[in-house]
Amino acid sequence: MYQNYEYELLATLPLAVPHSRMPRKKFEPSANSSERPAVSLKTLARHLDLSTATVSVVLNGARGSAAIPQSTKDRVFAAAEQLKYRPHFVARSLRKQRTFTIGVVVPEVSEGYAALVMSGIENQLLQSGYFYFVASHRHKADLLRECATSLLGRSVDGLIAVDTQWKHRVSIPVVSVSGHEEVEGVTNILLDHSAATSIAIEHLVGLGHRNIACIKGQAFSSDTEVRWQSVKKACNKWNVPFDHDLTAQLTGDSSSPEMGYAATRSIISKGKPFTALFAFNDISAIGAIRALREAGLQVPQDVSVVGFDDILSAAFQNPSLTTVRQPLLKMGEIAAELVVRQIEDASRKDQTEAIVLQPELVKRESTGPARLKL
Amino acid sequence: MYQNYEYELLATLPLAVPHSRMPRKKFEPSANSSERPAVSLKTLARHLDLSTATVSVVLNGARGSAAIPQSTKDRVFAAAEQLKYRPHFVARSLRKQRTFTIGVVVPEVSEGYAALVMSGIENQLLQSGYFYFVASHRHKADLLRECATSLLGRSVDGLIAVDTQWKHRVSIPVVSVSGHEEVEGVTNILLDHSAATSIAIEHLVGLGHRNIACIKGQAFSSDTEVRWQSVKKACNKWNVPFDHDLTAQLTGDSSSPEMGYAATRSIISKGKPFTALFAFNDISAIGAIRALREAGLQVPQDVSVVGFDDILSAAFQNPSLTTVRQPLLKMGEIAAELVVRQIEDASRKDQTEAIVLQPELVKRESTGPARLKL
DNA sequence: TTCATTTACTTAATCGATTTATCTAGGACT
DNA sequence: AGTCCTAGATAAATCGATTAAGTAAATGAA
Repeated sequence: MYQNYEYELLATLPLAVPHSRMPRKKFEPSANSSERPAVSLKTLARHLDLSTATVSVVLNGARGSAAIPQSTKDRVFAAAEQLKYRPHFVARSLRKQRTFTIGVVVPEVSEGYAALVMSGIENQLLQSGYFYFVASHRHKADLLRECATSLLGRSVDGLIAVDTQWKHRVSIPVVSVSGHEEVEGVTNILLDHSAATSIAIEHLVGLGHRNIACIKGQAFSSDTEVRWQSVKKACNKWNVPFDHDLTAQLTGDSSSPEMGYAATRSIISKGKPFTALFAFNDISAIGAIRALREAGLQVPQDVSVVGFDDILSAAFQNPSLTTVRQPLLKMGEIAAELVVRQIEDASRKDQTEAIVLQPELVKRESTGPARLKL
Repeated sequence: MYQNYEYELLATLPLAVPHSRMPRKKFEPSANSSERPAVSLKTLARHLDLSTATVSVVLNGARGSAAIPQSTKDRVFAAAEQLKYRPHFVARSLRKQRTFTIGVVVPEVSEGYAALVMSGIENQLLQSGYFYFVASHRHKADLLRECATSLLGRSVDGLIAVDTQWKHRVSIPVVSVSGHEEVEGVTNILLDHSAATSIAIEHLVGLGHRNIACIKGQAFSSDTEVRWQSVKKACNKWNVPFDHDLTAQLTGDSSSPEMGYAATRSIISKGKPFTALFAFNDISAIGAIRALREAGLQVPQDVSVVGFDDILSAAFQNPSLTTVRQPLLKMGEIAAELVVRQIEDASRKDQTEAIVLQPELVKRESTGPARLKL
């Protein structure tokens, strides 16, 4: 298998002085054109006076390599190191019908949420010898379809969809991070939204808040609906009123705090008093804080704000953001691990399991005791 | 060439009812296993009673296709659409020795700076029919070497190094974003640091500031040295003293505001008065603001703070950050455009040009008129 | 009519591996 | 002596394209 080659190792080792064994090709002393011909299996085999078949079998430790004496194996390995043989990935991919490449579909790369998940994916994938292609669809259905077909056209071995409504049925493993569609053959990695909203509301209730405004996510976000239902349930559970006049939905298809700002202004304009605000995510919470400030409300003295996600910059806000942390890095890692496992163990392929992760409340400066002012 | 295939189009078109022409293979009516056999060129050719060579030539519009009558061409195109033929990317890559894939090397994906540049790279690359592999090295030299060899081992057609000291000489085009090493064959995309620091200092001086603290970047950042020299020059140009007691360097190898916080505290602890602070980047500026606050200094009333980069969250700070914007998205786009151009036009390959982009001062809330307090 | 040129293709090599089926030489066994 | 087995390889097919070189039939010019 792939791992046997120890790419890095081979490439990193100092070039040993060649054996005097069979110097049939004259040695070009450091060609001044930096183009070295990149030894192929054929070259290596010729150098060893063996067939490519033998060399391949030995290097891969394939079945059949048992029949080959250690002495020959040693010769092969030594020569591979000497000549710095590195198998041609594309050729191998063609033959094995495996590219060791995963397609990652995200709404937008330059966004805190996706960036963290991708970071987790990368950690895990590179470790398993895979690379990944990223394609972003900016919440457009047609772009998403394009992404999907291009990635499939590149023969990726698996797909990871991040915060994306994945509806296509494809013949390779698909793992979805925060996708809530139940599509056959798609493994979902989800947050326990019920727990997430519950700990947030519990925290606010514990601080004495009763009038809690809520911001609902954009329609395109895959978490929106589940979360909204959970918020209602959590309010119920903690026995606080769920007032529709204290809600607003994010609009527009960009994910800037602007949207949270607008939503919050619309809530404020209704004139109903509230002492806390639970935003759909950190980005909108940031916008919300700005809107509150402009309305002359201090955070957290007058209004406590709770975000969601715990993106990197949540901790850097002033005031720093109390938020429900999603283990985004971990979610990415798990997603990567699962696709790879499904790829390499064909029996798991049609397993549509769902992995549910637990959130964590991160208490920072944006929440404090209730103190009704309005 | 690649573009002729119109991947998306073919895949998106509704499957027309097949011609009655030569139904030599019995038609399998929607196999219940969702695995369709994925038509290959061979299948298509057989279906058309032509050789693969002819079909390939027609579809690629290669030279030699002139000799083929329009009627045949039409037949070929029609069949390709009908059978939804999509060329096998891996096979083609092997034959053409081109993967239409770029390797992107960044310090860290989940960081504002790299994320924006990557976003720009993606915009441009996908448009040109390329995909990209990302590999991050976390500022470790050995990881960087590993990245490089793995990417090369994947036969990428070109490389883009972002904020990375690229020292390797490789046989494919390399474009470096904010790399300041002059390596042969590497095209540099740079910011005009002289202009950047000058407008920042000018802005502060214009607001009446004379005692300006400065935070220097980490040693590993490729911009650190150039910027530091430019800062000194700018101070000279605008005739403000450059006081070593009002400087500190970021340490540690993470890029969190923590580092800016520590640096600022160290400056404050020296007890010298200052009314403005010019941070190495937005992240450290955010940490700086926190340190100032804790020391009882209001931003911008007591101390004005200028950041650098204009990452997405700079605008979302409270107070929002005045900063020197690097056109990061554009830098990514240019980088992508340049690699692709160098790949496709071999004559440009050894052109080591440097592209210098102009910064822009974004005035927000973190700067204001000087008012000495200490 | 005949040779040269087009036209409309096809054959076969190639890219760089993997893998199945096959081959050979030598020793053991009957 | 003949047969079988096995160790130690190898030849050849294959993955799915691209492309140089070749070929047969039709056409055109001399």
